[in-house]
Amino acid sequence: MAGTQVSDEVAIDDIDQSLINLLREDGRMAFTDMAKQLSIPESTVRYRVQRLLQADVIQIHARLNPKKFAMPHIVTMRFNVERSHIDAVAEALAQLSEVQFVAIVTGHYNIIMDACFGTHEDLLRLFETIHAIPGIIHYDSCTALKLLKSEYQYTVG
Amino acid sequence: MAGTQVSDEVAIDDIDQSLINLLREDGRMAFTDMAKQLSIPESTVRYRVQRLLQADVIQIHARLNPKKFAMPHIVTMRFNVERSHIDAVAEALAQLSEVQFVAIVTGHYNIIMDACFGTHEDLLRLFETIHAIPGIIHYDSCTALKLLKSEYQYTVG
DNA sequence: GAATTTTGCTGCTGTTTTCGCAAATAATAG
DNA sequence: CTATTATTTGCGAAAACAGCAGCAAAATTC
Repeated sequence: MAGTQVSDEVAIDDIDQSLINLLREDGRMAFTDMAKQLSIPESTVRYRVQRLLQADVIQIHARLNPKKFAMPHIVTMRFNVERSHIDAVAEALAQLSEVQFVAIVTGHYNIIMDACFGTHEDLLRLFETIHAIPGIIHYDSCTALKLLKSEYQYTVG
Repeated sequence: MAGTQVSDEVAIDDIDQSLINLLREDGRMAFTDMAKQLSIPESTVRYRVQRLLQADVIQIHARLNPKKFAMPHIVTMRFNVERSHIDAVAEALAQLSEVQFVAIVTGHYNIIMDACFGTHEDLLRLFETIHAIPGIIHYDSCTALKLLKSEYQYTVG
């Protein structure tokens, strides 16, 4: 799992970009709609979109609006890790299912992580799991009290 | 815009939950498919999904896989803000289009924020915008060197 | 540089899906 | 209990889709 960074990059041309932008607004837009808007045949749209999906350049799925729920608990943690363990720790964290975001970063802390879960028991379990990962020198965590925005929609172009 | 937290919550029953879970795996799944899987009529599925979308409980859209690109620059910032300005600053940050995530949190810092952009000029502009927001006492930022995971898929149930 | 394979694009056709409507049913309020 | 509103459901017309096949361009092989 996880690992190789900006490895398998893909060439995205203007058409792909337009398709992506349309699908970013409405993931269920009909192929024929997109075709009309871009003045290209529907079969081409279908071919391109399928290719983008297959190559895992995009995924199309429903996202829950966390504001419409008893908000799940969201926690951010920052880790200071022994240099030689950075990758291993980051990968270990990334494999935990409650973990939503992991990155290796500049600065005093080496790794940042966001996680979200339903109950405090889950959080406790998360801490226990983290304590079992070797190489972590120090970490701190803080809990979200109010979520203002949570999009995580990377743009292209 | 923004603001009222866990305000307008919505009641989600088992059917909604099943539909959401199906759409989380494949946002383009046909209504008839879901109907078959749940053994309910297609028109009901359609009614429910439309309602979920309209009530903004879910959104369906394409997400770019950042690993397949020249990764956009990702920056995390933490802000220490005058108590009376916390909400205002958070809302101001949330309105910036490059900003992906904003939350008010426990701990020494009051607000955390993630943003992502294509070029360093964009980052510079972001900093200028931030400097113009009143109430910020102190902040620090760090840049992602390697992105391990970025899901932000909140689960239900 | 010719032949062959791969890759990408497009039109076509039968099949499936969606859509729009309206009746039936259930839930809620007065 | 009745009026009102919300939800479910079936049905037929219209639209969208899947799959294939044909073609052209690009890449690869010989």
